Amino acid sequence: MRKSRTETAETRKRIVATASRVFLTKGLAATGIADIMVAAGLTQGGFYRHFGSKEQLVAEANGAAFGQLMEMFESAVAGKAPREALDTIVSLYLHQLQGKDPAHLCPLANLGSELRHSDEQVKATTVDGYERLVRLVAQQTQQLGIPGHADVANAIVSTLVGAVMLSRLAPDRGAEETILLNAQNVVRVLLQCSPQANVPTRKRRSSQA
Amino acid sequence: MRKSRTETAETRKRIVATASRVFLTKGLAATGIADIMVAAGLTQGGFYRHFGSKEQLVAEANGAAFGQLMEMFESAVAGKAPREALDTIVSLYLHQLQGKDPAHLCPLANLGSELRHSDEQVKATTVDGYERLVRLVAQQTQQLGIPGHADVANAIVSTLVGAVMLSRLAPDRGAEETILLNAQNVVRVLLQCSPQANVPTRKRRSSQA
DNA sequence: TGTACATCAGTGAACGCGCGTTCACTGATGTAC
DNA sequence: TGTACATCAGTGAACGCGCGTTCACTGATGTAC
Repeated sequence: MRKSRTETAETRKRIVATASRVFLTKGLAATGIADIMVAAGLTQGGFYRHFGSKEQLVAEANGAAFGQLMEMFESAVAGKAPREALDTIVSLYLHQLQGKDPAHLCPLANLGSELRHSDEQVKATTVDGYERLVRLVAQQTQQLGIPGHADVANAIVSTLVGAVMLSRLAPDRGAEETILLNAQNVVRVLLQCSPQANVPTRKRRSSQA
Repeated sequence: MRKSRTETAETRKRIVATASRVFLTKGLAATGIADIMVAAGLTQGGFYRHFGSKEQLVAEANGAAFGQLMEMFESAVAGKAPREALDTIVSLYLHQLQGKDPAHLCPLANLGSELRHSDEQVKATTVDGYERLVRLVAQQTQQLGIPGHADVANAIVSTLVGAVMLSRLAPDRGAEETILLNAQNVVRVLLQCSPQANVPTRKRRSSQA
């Protein structure tokens, strides 16, 4: 039953992609190796031909999820003016659920607290994904000439992630929409009143590592 | 070895309080019944004299955590002018980690994605806690005469929760501080430029249930 | 108030299930000559 | 190019550990008379 090199590589990719979707919707702890392998059309035993452990798959799936998300953002934003680009990112991020495709769910908002208790490898991919997201937003705020653009981008991401996470906990569609709409307004206000006047309390730090 | 009624009640409270702390720091799935009972100075077997299941304890511990958090906020805010009260809430919420006491950690920011996959009972306490938090903030924004005060409060909470959750994932202290400081600035901007002018896209909804 | 009995909080051990991981096996692919 | 052998992706079953839950037991508390 040995498979060709290209088939093997495709199988591996399929497992990662499947895992990414299942993890994002069901959570890390609640998803077993068997769940993923069956969903990928394989049996449990084959797993360890491709990965050394569940944690390794979590790390790769997490990286893949961020990759897909960023790819979607970057292609949606391509060629747009910064203000329009920002609006697009915000809107796409906030409505990641509506488009029922789990491929566009953000690990930060959907797995945040679980990622915190994972191993170093997983945390590293999470930090990397987070920084990529902040950087993408910062590109737009910079082009808009917003003072302290990196900090504004950092703040926007916090608001987006928090809003999506909370909207997932909302008891009904109305509460969900309220949270998302209000987050959108926060970004709007943040861009209108650029925060040059609110640096008084302490020295600021750049959000770039 | 039977204990008196008052002792029994105290034991139960102690288990809930202990569970609340351990859950908030280690996460739900990673915390076993035995961990909690030992930390409370008891043995595993006694658990089911007090609770019907782990999920029931999670629900009660979650409710207790919100209770402690709100109590702290309310006593810290007592008698303060709304603006100062808001600053206090924001600052206390954002620095819940620094004061190393797990009693003041917010379940939303620390367990968000795990709570989502819990049973109805747990989700109910979560929604209740969330709404209490929004209401507390809304009391201040209302007294400040901010137009759309409920929506502003809703937005503030999203930002606070997102920032704390992300700061927990931050790779170093600098990144952590950046996230928290920027969130604080968001609130400042939100209050300065009250968002009366940004209702254009769609009809708004109240965040109150 | 005192006595006899029922109750039940807490103990320590065991049960049983799920899940990550391992393993012997199969047969198609890859490779050496 | 063809042949013989090694490799290894995938299977299906089993292992073993952890954890939620159950249970027999103990002895102090609560209660009935």
